[in-house]
Amino acid sequence: MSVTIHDVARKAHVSVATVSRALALPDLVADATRARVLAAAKLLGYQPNRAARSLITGKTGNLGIIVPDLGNPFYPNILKGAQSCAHQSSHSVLLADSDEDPAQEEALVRTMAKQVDGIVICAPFASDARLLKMAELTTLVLINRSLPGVPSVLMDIAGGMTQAVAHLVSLGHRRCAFLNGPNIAWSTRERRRGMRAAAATQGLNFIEFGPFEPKFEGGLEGADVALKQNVTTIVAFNDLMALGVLSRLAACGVRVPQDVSVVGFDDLLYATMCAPALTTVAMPMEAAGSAAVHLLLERVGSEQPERNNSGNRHKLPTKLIVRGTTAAPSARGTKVESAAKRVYSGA
Amino acid sequence: MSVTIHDVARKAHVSVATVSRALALPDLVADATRARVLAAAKLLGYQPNRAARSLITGKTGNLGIIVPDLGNPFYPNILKGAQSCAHQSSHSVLLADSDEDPAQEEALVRTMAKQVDGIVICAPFASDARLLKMAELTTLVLINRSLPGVPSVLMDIAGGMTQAVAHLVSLGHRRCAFLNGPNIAWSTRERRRGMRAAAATQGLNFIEFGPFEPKFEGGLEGADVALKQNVTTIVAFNDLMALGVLSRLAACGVRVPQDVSVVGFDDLLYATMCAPALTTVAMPMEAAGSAAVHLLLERVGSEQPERNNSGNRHKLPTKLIVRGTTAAPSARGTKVESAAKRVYSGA
DNA sequence: ATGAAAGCGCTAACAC
DNA sequence: GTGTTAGCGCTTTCAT
Repeated sequence: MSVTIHDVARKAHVSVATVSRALALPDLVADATRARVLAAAKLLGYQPNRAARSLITGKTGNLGIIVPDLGNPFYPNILKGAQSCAHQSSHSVLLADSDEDPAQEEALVRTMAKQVDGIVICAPFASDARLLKMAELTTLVLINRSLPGVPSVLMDIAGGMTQAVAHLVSLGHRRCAFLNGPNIAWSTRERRRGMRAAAATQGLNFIEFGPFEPKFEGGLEGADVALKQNVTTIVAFNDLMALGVLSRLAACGVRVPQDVSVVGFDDLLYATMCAPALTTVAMPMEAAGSAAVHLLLERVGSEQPERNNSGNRHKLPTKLIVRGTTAAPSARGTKVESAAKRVYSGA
Repeated sequence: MSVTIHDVARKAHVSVATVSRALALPDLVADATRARVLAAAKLLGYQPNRAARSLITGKTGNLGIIVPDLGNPFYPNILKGAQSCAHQSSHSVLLADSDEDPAQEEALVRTMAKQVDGIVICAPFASDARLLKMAELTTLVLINRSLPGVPSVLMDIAGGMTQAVAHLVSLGHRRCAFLNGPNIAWSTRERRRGMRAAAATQGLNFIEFGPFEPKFEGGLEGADVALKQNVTTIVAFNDLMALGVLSRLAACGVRVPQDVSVVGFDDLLYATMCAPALTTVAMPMEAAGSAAVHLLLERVGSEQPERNNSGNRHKLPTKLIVRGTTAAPSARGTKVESAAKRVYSGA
């Protein structure tokens, strides 16, 4: 069908072994020979058959990446980073979507395991135990999930939270609502912990609400609940939720940032596109994808099943991006109070 | 390393050939034997090595999909549809990002060609000639690009435009600005054609502007230009651009939809999340991804290089989603005029 | 209905 | 420095 190593060998008047070497270990063949082989290969447009190579080396040159939901705008940039990094190391990436289903996640790992050298799972939904089981099937790297024994790429959420709280406190906010994400999620626990620590350290008074769905709709709900408490600022679990908060606030006649400040997490593309633009803690998504692939490649390359733990956990820095949804609180909370009353008078 | 067909054969007391048959062509083996083989396979957790199979069958069970930019919110849902459809036919999908570079696109096809059964390219940037050349390397299916001889999945843009124009006309709009996307893009030509036809048919007076970058920034620019012309409505190339228009309009004190109506294209997630929510022509992105994979699998399955042309072009329906950015124009364009003057008085 | 055996294209010992 | 050769795990004739 296609041009094989034999064709190249014949054309270059050498054996197939020499062709193979000239391509893979150039130092082992004489310069003249190598030149001849390379010329022949290029002339014929030879591309090694990866299946054949894989059969013998045991490596596929493929990496798997599993995301919970391709429709969630949080993941594409992770994919972008992962894809780009993999490509640089001439690896291909197999994409799969688990539909936020732990069982599906495991099934995907099981299927993929045979055809990849390793798998990156983004924000896995599976339990620790299941994840550990999957880790036996192939080399695993996690993004946004910490699990002893499995290397992972995390983002410095606590650090981001500290920056956000510092920003709000410096603006003069004292009463803050914090909207939680789903209880099962690692990132919810992480944010909560960060919030508690930062608030305690910096003397911010805050009330927790939730869990809410980490989506626009969750923000709608969250805003309703928070409005009742007459807070001057709302910190949302993520940007999607913050966008929902913004929308509900606008609908209730609460002005942002004059009446209430809003802070999100992630720094999605949309954060810059709404009016006012969202103040948010930027997550290094592309970097995370890239770091995860790096980690994977590193482990795959050097056959070391158990490495020292220090290299197992990458924590990437986050950064507060101040935009238009945060400002000093107005002297008194009257506006918010009346708006909240208005909303709930009928309910 | 792993469990092979030999292990299963030994366990089931049959030859490897029988195992192979029991799994692939169940009718060719006796019921009892098949049962024994299946049991052994399951017991050992046997998973056929796809590389080995691929080597002999010539099929990889992989599909490639190339998008111009993973960071663009238009593509993830196409990926979702493609991935899900491929998965249903037990194919894997190899993802690549061309960075909107025609050369990269071609390079990716060349690299992928060997390890996939076919490739879907979304909104390709390469020229017709180059695309045709790529089509010789592997089975190709295009999304959002029409090219004689290469099967493609398109969206009914003209139909969507007709709906949008009908909506605007019925609202009473007579002066419309239409913001074009990049001139090279197939979808720009398609929209322009649709707009001209719909406007002519329905008697809408419109002015074309652009090309603009099909992003938020392009919308910022576009709004500036359109405002000068004192139109009552703006139709943007896509949602990203429409969001930019919205933002600039808000910044200029032009109220939407009271002063100016805005219509986008795509129906991105964000279209529902801005305030007011965007009226837009929804593109069936997930369906397109799925349709493209279907087409690919169909062609790959039945080795027919040249099929009758009728099956080569799928046009998917689009639908206008009316939300908050469109309304009847105010009696007089005064407001817009003064706002536009304000903006440009200094420039 | 089942088994034996010949490769698919490539790499990795092992010879020379 | 280069060639020969034995498989990698699987499917598929060809016998039986």
